[in-house]
Amino acid sequence: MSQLVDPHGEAAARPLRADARRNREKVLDAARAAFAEHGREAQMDDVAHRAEVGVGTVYRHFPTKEALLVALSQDTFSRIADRSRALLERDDAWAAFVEMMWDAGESLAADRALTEAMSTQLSPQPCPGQLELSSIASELMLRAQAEGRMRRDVIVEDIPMLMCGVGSATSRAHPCTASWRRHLAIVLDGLRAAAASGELER
Amino acid sequence: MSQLVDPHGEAAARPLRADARRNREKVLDAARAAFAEHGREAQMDDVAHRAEVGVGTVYRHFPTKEALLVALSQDTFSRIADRSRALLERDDAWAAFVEMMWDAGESLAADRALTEAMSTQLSPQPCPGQLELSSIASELMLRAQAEGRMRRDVIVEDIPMLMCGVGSATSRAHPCTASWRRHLAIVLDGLRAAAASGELER
Amino acid sequence: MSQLVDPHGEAAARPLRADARRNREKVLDAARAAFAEHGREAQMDDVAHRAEVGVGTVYRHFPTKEALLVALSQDTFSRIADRSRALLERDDAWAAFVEMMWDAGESLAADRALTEAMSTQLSPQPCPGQLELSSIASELMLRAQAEGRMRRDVIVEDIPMLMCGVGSATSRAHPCTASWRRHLAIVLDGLRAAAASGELER
Amino acid sequence: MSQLVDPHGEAAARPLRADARRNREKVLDAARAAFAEHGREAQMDDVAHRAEVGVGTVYRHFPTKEALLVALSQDTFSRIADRSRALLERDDAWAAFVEMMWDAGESLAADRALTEAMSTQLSPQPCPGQLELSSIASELMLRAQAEGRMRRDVIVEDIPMLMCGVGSATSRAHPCTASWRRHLAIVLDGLRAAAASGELER
DNA sequence: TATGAATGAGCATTCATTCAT
DNA sequence: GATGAATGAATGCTCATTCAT
Repeated sequence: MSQLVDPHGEAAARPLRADARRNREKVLDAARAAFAEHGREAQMDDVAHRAEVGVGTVYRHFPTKEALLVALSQDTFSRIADRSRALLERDDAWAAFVEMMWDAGESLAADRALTEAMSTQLSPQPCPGQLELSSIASELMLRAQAEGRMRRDVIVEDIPMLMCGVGSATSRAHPCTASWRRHLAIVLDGLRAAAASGELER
Repeated sequence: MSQLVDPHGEAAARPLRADARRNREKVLDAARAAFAEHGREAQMDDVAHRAEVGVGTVYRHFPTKEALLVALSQDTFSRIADRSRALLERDDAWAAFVEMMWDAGESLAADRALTEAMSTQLSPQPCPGQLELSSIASELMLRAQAEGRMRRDVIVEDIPMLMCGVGSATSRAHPCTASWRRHLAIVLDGLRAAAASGELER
Repeated sequence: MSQLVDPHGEAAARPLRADARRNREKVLDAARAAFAEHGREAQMDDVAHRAEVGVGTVYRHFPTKEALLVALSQDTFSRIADRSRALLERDDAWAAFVEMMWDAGESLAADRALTEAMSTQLSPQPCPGQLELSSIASELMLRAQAEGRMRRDVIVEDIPMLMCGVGSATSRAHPCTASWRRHLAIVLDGLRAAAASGELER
Repeated sequence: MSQLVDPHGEAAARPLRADARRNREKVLDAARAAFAEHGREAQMDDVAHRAEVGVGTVYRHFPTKEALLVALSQDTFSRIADRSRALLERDDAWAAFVEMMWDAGESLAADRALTEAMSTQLSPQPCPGQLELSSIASELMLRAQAEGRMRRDVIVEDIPMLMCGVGSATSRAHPCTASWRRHLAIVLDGLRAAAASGELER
């Protein structure tokens, strides 16, 4: 579930008043739309406008544009993590891993800013959602490698990097917005056990 | 060959005075450094400063920041194309293709702005360098596919997309700047004939 | 009546907050002073400074220097029109017309930018104030001509042209700033019925 | 005859080399065209370009844009004075005066910059051409007043002011560029002896 | 607490003038 | 002398952030 991080970083902030939470949600949605459309260039005024809220309100919830961007990506990671957790139950780890990648790709493709955020390494340290995502990916990868389906020379750290690349393919090629799917398909094929060519060892 | 475009777009302008050409080169180098470091955000004043030149000089050679960015990426594409031409002589097409990819990766990794340019499709229509690069890649791919080394379901258009992804992996991961090499290695393995899983057909 | 145009051109915008309106007025006054003194060359920073306001505030109210200039002249025309309306009640149309001209001259003399605006035909189409001014002048002229006091070969369109000339006499002659009065006096004498020499018919 | 003022203000400069004089003339012509079209806003580079000369050459002849503007208006005044001298021979002083005014109007109408120059009182002290023009006007006026054709309350100083007004009417009214003729006609009628209404005495 | 007006550092670009070739 | 490349101060405008209402 999308976690509610309070603006000042105190753990377990008092739960915002109902209307305040509603506003926070409106801002987050507006921000997602604005940043998805224009990337980091999107303007705070635009976010406020889309949220039908004054700029001041945006700043009440997020002290900085940067902070808003971070909150946004954290929120997205959390959502992906939420959906991915269930995949751990699957028997076929490789299939589960693949599904997780496609799901993440979908999110990335929908949100230009997220990719930018990932490639700029926005947050100094990974947020909870990212951490959970990592641990899920890690387990699935271990099992898929044990299954003999995934090559043994890839590591968890490779995954965000690869996804970041997939995401950046989105903005390109206006006509064929689905091009990221081709990208991911190729990457996944490159991750199969059969694909290992020793190149990675170099 | 790194092309000399005159500021007004006339083909084959009179060859700039020696010092002017030197300055143009200094500006281009400075711009490459500045944009590589800060991406499109880099400031014209910074470019001028690094080139040890007044802003006016930058503008004399490139009428617009945008134009400078375009010239820069065109120049880079031309350089890559220049180096790649020789690869057409090779017997082993797949090996030649792989080498071309590593070479391009190197350039991309060194220039953050180039990746941004590629993913934003800066120039409306591809520049000469891009076109030549495409045709070289196209021929190598055809031959590699005939050799049975490259999967048959990839097309030339996939290449810039994939490279763009590789490039975007560069900015990430401060400690391990070489991470793009892992990325490319995996992608290349995904492009082998053996890797084709039918996924791409979807 | 000095009209309140909202920054985005929507008719009848919500009435600005009290302080905002005060600021808008301060900006307008400052702009009038700055442009009166330096003409169109006056700088936005100077306007802001005189208004004791940040540049941003100036731009909040007027999206463009051009827009500010337009607003300014519209405002002035409105003021003149406001004062002139009453003249329609007068019995002596020629006297009323003359008074209107002196009043307009006074405004023109005080505002170098207004004259420049008139002679460059700043706004593509005349603003409401100009239109009303025209209709007032038109009626007074018709009646004055019927009275046999004004020559019959002048038309309304001549008036702004003549006033523009009078205005341009202002900047000249530092010592004798009142020289525009001599100019207008002569022009008015030239407009009398007695003055008609047939020259205009040429 | 258009007088040749040397760039550094020394009286009786050594007569420029033939090609230098030719260049000076080319620059002056180019400047007249450029300033006539764009007013003072015209750019030095444009002047140089029109003259088919480097900017450096422009600056060799005129140390400053301002100086070029001054030289230009001086040249124009000289030309008008040259043509007006002959009018002193006429018997009908009023007619001669009128003709002089129409001639000056023609020059003013053709040169937007000249009017601007006059209304900004460019040169601190009047140039030779202006002085001669003044003395010619002065004599014609005296005689016309003696003839009983011109009102007695106008003075020479009124003339440039009035002409400046006429000139400023030029830029206005795109369709009817000839509007300045109506302006001048009215002014001239206002200058007739019959027109004097005592208004000027105020 | 929400609002949106105010702020002003920051940035791209222009253009008169200088100076190396 | 002529050329035109170089210079850099100046200027219009933007936008993240603050603060009075």
